[in-house]
Amino acid sequence: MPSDVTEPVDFIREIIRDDLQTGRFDRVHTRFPPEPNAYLHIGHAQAILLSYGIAQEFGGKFNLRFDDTNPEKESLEYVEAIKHDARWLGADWEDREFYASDYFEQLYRWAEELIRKGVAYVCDLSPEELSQTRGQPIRDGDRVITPPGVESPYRNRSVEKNLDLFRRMRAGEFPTGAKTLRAKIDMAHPNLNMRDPVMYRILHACHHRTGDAWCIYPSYDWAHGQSDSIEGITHSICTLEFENHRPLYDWFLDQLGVHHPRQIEFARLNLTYTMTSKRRLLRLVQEGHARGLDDPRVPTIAGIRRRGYTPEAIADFVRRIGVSKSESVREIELLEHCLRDDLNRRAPRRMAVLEPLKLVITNYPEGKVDQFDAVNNPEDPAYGTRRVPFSREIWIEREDFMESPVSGFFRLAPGREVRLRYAYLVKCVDVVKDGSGRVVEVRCTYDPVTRGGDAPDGRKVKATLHWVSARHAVDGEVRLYDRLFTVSDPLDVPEGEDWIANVNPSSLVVLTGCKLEPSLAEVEPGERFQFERKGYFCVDPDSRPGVPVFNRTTTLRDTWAKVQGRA
RNA sequence: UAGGGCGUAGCCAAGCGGUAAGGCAGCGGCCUUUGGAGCCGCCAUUCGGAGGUUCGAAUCCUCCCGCCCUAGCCA
Repeated sequence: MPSDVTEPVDFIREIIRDDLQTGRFDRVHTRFPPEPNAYLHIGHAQAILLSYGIAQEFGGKFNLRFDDTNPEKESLEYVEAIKHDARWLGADWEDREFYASDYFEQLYRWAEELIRKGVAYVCDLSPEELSQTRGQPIRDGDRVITPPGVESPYRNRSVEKNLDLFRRMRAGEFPTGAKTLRAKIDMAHPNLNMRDPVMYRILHACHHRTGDAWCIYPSYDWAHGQSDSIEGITHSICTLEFENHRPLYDWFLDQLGVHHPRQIEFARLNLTYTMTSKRRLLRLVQEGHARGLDDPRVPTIAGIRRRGYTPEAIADFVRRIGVSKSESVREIELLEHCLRDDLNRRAPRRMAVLEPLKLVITNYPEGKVDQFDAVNNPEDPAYGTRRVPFSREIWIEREDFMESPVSGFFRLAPGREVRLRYAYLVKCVDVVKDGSGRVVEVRCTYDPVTRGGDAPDGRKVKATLHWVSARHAVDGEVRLYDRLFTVSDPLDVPEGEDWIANVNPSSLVVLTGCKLEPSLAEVEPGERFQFERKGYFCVDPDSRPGVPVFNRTTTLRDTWAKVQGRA
């Protein structure tokens, strides 16, 4: 992380600093509370790193807590995946891995307490009835009116009756959905969340942690704030949509008279060319636009990791975007900038020819092999050098040769001299074509005195090409990824049309028979490299011995491509 | 409609009554054995709009406009 940038002081850190100063809290304890019902995505990364980072900065603690209050949607598989991803991102919750389900008994006792206080009651209304009596908006001509809610006929049952019914709910005497426990607050409250919200519902379902111990489950609203309280959380950082719920959480905590964390809401992360909705991601996979939820094009943490992104780049990105309450869409270019910034400093360089074209050096002795020292990372001498073999026949990138060069193209062309990186200056003297007129071989002469790449007479060339010796090359597969969508807002479609139309048909191009320098023969999944002049690449788990598979993480900034794009 | 929230450059974002930071993107140039990296320069007379207070307003007040959230026994 660049040390020349001072840490941003956002409104959240300001509030916390204030709380510490005024004595509202004398310590900082945050948490990340995912529901184990999906994989983490880039948006979660910000939430985790924000809460974890704040705990670190203030010398406090950070918890991981699974809000597992809905057994129908949650599973152990997601728990494990989330832990893995959160750890990969760099978060450390030490031994503080918690579950809302750990608190079911306590939550139950507190519910009875509220019943005894006369501020909670068992209600027999059906979901439809409940929704109608909560005060649904009514259209009145061209206006819409939100009427006050209607009190449930069961609202004034006695404490004894409520206690008895609630205990029988727990005992399993009633079918799923038959009754709820509701907080008795105010059916006319302008905040709909305060209109006697549901605290418990009956759900005869097996929970991934508590099994069949329960058939009533706390609602998120009832479980969440108390879970934070139990854990001694001081600052509950969450996204904007929970702002409306804060008064309810406050109400529960005050009724119970327990430790009262402060909730602070921020705007969730949105990224251009990206969507994170679980439902839509699943559809992309089901319809074959992505190969799985860990496809390198998908913005899940698993996908991003497989693509070759580094946790450091993500952390840098999160730090740079900061936090605010205004809903915004970040440009993916900033994330890519952070990625390149990190990879440029850390990725070892290699030469790889993705779309090979044979180049024969006619005056180079058959059978002779030169060895050149190549720099592993010009940004850091500590990476050292490696030997790269050179011989009479080499592969160069097909796009580095043009038989009739357009203006602005200064790579190889008939009669032109270019440098082969670390090797020699070569001049194109002939072109060999097949029957259809396609160039299949370029013939050059080399200048032996330019060994290493510099001409003693001081003459300059305008281009340096990467290359791989043909007889030493390793064959590999390279998967070229591009944005999954062709437009910055994937959901922006004409009225009545399907957003699937925005999927980029060429978001994946698979190249086989790529020619890699010999040092790339033995690589481990997850290893990252810069292929000089082509971009950053990461070894995919699909690699097999002798046949490495690389994912293109991102291209290098390419001014030539930009010039071409303008033409 | 009610309640809650948000409007500063193409995208973000600092700013907290004293005269618009910074990043990304873009555009020029330098340098270069990666058309990479790096370096230099340019990029808001104005802060959603209109009034008002003030010597002075993006900052304070009033009104207006726009966008988002909630109206699950999801989280």
